[in-house]
This record gives sequence, C-alpha cells and structure tokens, in this order.
Amino acid sequence: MHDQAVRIKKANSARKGRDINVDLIAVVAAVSDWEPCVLTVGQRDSLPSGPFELSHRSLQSGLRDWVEQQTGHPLGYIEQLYTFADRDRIIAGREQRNISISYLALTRQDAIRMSRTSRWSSWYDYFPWEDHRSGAPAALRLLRPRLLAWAKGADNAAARRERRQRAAIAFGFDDRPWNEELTLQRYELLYEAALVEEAAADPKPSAAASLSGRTMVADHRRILATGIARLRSKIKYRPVVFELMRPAFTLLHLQRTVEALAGRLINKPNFRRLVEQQELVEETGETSLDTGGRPAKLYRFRHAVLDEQAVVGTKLPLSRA
Amino acid sequence: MHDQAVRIKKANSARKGRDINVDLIAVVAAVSDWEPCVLTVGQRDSLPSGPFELSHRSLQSGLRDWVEQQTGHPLGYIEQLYTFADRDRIIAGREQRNISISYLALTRQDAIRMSRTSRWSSWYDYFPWEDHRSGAPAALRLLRPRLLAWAKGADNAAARRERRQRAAIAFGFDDRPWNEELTLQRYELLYEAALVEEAAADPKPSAAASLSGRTMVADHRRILATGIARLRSKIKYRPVVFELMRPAFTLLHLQRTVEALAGRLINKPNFRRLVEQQELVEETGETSLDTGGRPAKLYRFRHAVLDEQAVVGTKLPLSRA
DNA sequence: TCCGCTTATATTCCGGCTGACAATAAACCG
DNA sequence: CGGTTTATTGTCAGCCGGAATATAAGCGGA
Repeated sequence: MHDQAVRIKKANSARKGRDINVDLIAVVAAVSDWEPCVLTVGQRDSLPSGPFELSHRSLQSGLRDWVEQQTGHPLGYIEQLYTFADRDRIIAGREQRNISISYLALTRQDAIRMSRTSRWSSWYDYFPWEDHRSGAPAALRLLRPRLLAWAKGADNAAARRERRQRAAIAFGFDDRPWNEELTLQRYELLYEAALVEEAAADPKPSAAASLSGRTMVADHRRILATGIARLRSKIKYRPVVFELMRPAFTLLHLQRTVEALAGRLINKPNFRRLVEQQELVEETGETSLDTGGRPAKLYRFRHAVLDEQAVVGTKLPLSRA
Repeated sequence: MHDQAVRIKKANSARKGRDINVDLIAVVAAVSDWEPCVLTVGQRDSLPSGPFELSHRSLQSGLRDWVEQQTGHPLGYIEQLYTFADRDRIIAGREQRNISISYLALTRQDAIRMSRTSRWSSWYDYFPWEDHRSGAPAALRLLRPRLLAWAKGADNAAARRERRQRAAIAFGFDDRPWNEELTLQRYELLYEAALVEEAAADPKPSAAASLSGRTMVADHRRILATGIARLRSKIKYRPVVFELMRPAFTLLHLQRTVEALAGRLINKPNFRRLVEQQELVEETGETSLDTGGRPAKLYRFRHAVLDEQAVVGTKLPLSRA
C-alpha cells in the first residue's frame, strides 16, 4: 500500500469514525495516616474523568483540567497507565465507541481542597485482600475456598490444574510467596471467577461486599487495580514515593508510606540503609518529637537525584519474603 | 458535581468531540542474522498503522487487522506501548485531533510473508548510536561534540550544567555507564538539540543521515524508540525473547538475539547459568552442527514457565557494566 | 593420525548486595 | 531514676552477579 493509499484510507475512516469518544480518567493516589487512598467523585464511586476535547492542549493537560474541575486542586506528578476500549454503548440511537486513557497521579492528601462530592477512600476498602501489613488478611482466607471451588469447576483436568495454579501464583497459596505487584492479576482472576460484584449482571451492594471489596462504577475498579500495581512496581526503582510525602519527614514516615503502598512490612534498618546509601534524602537539621520515643531526624528529598540517577537505580527493599 | 451532571457534561462534549481520530500503530520487531529489525510500510518509512473503527472488536484486534492487511501476516505477541495525542491538523477545513495508540509486536522475521511495500530495516539504521556490541559506535563519537555544543548554548550557567548532565547520563559521557534502556531519552534529547532530521522544518535526507540516523514519517521514529526502550527493559524480567526465536535454538542463538536487542554483549557462562537455573528451556535432544566447532545442544522454550512464574522473575544478565 | 582451530560446556573465585538480628542512644513518663 | 518507647548504628552469613579459567567435542589440514 502506497503512502497515498494509506492517506486516503485514513481520511475515509476519519469520517466514518466520528462516533469514537475519548475519555481521560485518573487514579489519584495519596497516603494519610498510613492508609493509601484514592480520590473518588460522585454518589457511586467513580474515578475523576472527562472527555478529551479540542480545547485541551494535550492529553495530560486535559486530564489536569478535569480533575481540577471536579476536585478543586491541580495535580502534580502524573503518568499514563493504559488505554482501554470499553464495550460499545448506544448514544442517541447510534453505536458509540468509548476509549479511556487512564493516568496515575500522585499527590499529598492535604494538598487537595475537598469539594462537596469528591472524597478519599482507602485502597483496601476496594481490595481487602491486598493489605498484608498485619499478616494475611481475613478476606484472603475467605476467598481461598471460593477460588479453589472455582478451579474445581473447570471442564477438564488440564483446565482445573491451570486454574489451580493461576490462583496459587496470584494469591500465594501452597507456600508460594505473596507478590504484592500482582494486584491486577488478582482482580482479574476474581472477576473471572465471578467473585467480585462487577461480574454480576446487576451490581448491588451485598453481604459479600466485606469479602470482595467495595465496588466502583463500570470498570473503574479495574483501572484502580492497574494503578496500584503500577505504583507498587514503580516505587522499587524510581523515587516516586516522595511525591506523596510532606516537604520534611522522618525515615519512619517514609517507611510507613512505602509499607502502606506495598501492603507489606519492611525491615527498618535495611530500609534506612538503602535510602541513605542512595543519597535520596538529606537531613534538614531539625528533629520531630511527635513519635513518643527518641526524637527522629527530619529529612527532605534531594531533588538533585532526579537529574543524577534519572531513570536507573533507586531500589526499595521489597522482594519476596 | 453529581453523577447526573457528569453524564450530561460527557454527552455534550461527545457531541463536540467528533473530530477526534484514533489511530492504531505497531512497532513490529524481529531479529535475523543477529540484527534487530522493524517492519515498515510505504515509500517513506512508516510504521504499519490505521484508524480504529467501529468494526474492530477491540484495540488489539483492530491493530492485528491493519498489520495483516498491510503486511500479509497475522501477529503473535503484542502489548500496548503508549498513547499519544498528535499535534492538531486540518482535514476538510476542520481542526482535527489525532490520537495514536501504539503497540509493540514480536515475531520471527521468516514468519512474515513479505508484501510488495512492507520491508524490514535494522533498528540501528534509525538509531546508529544505539548499537554497542562492537564498542562505542562511531555515530556516538560524532554526536558527542554536538551535544556538548548544544549544552554550551543554553542561556545561563544553571541551564548549561543541567543540559550537560542530562546528556552525560543519557549517553554515558564522563565515564558514566552506558544504559541501553535510555533509548527514548536519548532520542528526545537529540530532538531537543535539533540533531535529528525530524526536528527540522522540512525534513530531507542530508549528509547528516549517517550521523543522526534514517528518519521516519511524522513521529514514527519516536514511537520506535519507545518500543525499543520497552523491549530492552522487558527482556530483563519477562521471557519475551522466545517470541523472536525459532522453535529450536542453541543457547548461543538465544544469547546473540538478546545481545542484538540490548545492543551490548553479555558474558557467555553467566548467560547460560541464568537461563538454565530459571529452567526457561529444555533440551530437544538434538544438536546443531552449523557452528563450525563443537556441536551445540538444541533447546526449546518451556512454555510451562508462562504459567509458573507468570509475571515475576526471568532476569537476564544485563546490568550496567 | 595428530595437531591446531573453533565453539560448546563446566567450574571456580570474588565482591557486593540483602535479609535477619543484635546493640546502643536519646528522648519521655511515672 | 528506672522503665518504656523509638531512633540509630553495627554485625554477619548467604546469595547473586560478574569475570576469568579450564575442559570437552567436533572439524580440517599437515
């Protein structure tokens, strides 16, 4: 196909393709009181979002506009997550294709001026099985038999083994290690096993909510899972945690924040060693007395590392236990 | 803002947003004769692409359709790369927004039936500074003074230092290690420094082509750089190389393939150790005599690892030298 | 046939990073 | 002033990754 032909073909279907709508949607994350939170809007839980319009200078600025409009505060750090094509839906009698471009945004919770309809909720309200800071959560123990039952329900022996193994890997059964990065796989597995409400034809709050977590509108919980997985992966090799910190913080604050995101505890001395030897932070000279015991030194992020290490390094001690 | 209001707002701008066109675009990669290649179409170098249409079942299937139509062969492994919003352009007198959803596809070169207008080109025709398998390439030595001159041309001392440092990190100046994953940053730096043709107002093949590489249509070279960076990063923790291998291969074949992608050499015994201890492959029982010396055992990929390790592990020995 | 060439395969050594644990320091509280 | 709490420093063994070395198995020509 010649360039000419390609161009004609593109022009044709640009005309046909008018019924494609492009949405921008944000997972806005923060940590407060050692709980990782996400910003939602509306009566039913929705992620802030809005259509991409001609007036937007770029995808990112369009997203910033929408979130600022819906929550009253500009965003700082954002990165693209994934682009989904939703199921078809009918608007004004015509078939309508909907594309969602999702972003992950990091901010400090107190940096958001609350509006009437936006609010923060803990990640773990939506994913109760994801928080392993106090050992394996109850939700996980309750899910296990259901997942095993689902695996048993497969057609043939091979499919049963395959389901069994997928569940074991994702959820750490059979003495496999818990891998906090598999948040998305876990959610998709539960969806496939019809153990989350969104999988039901008519979503309604049920008694199972405490087991399978709070639901969100449409596929928003899936997008949130994507964001959590991305963030849990990224904190291990990029200094993004600091987007969630106040200007000055103690090393324990920093550690608790990372633990909140990862949903697991980490070794204190080792954490300190890693942070210090990478020169991610510098002392402010002040100390914090809030802790009850010996006062902790306050640190601030060395913004210079963003230039120095650029993209490499910056590991946090989060491997399999 | 209430759900109701959100819905109305979305409906409104869906009506206004009709002039948004969505393109699917593919970086199709393969390795042959130890050269990493990309599939291009058209007279001028373009990546295979086409608009997303209502008839497509999903983004992925739309992409598969276009590539199959333009190159005559179905794709295997694909993964999403990034979504760009191009600059505005005018079609039929109306402002037109163009969104490109890019994908990375992996295949064996001989698995593509060549059509009249599609062809393979080495990555390193487009990015001559990226191949470090025979030491630092000539293009890199030639670019260095120009980059330093660009750094010197900044307004003030701080900006000069910042440019200097960015260039040093990206290209490994001042005894910094070469980091093969920074392909995209390097291209963007060269673009900013106006050292690649796309940055010029009217792109024309010039004598500098050997220095700054072959150009592509529009921003396609940038998308290719994104794909290369993603692949170079991904081979280190997922067994995706095998998508590029024939069913049976020697360990040296596998190593040379990884080296071609990474653009750097790796230590042979260490490579073997890593591949074997992860049980990524199993012997076929046959041997290959093509090599001239002692016959090499042939191996095949253990597809079971896709279920076992799922997402974790699978590291390849490619850290900073 | 034997020697040298080429490539494949196996083994060893070493340094650094990581995880687990222990010890000391500095505040507060009664 | 002793007990409690938290911060901070130190130690040690195991593993992993990188480099170098040694051995094996073909081929081809002298």
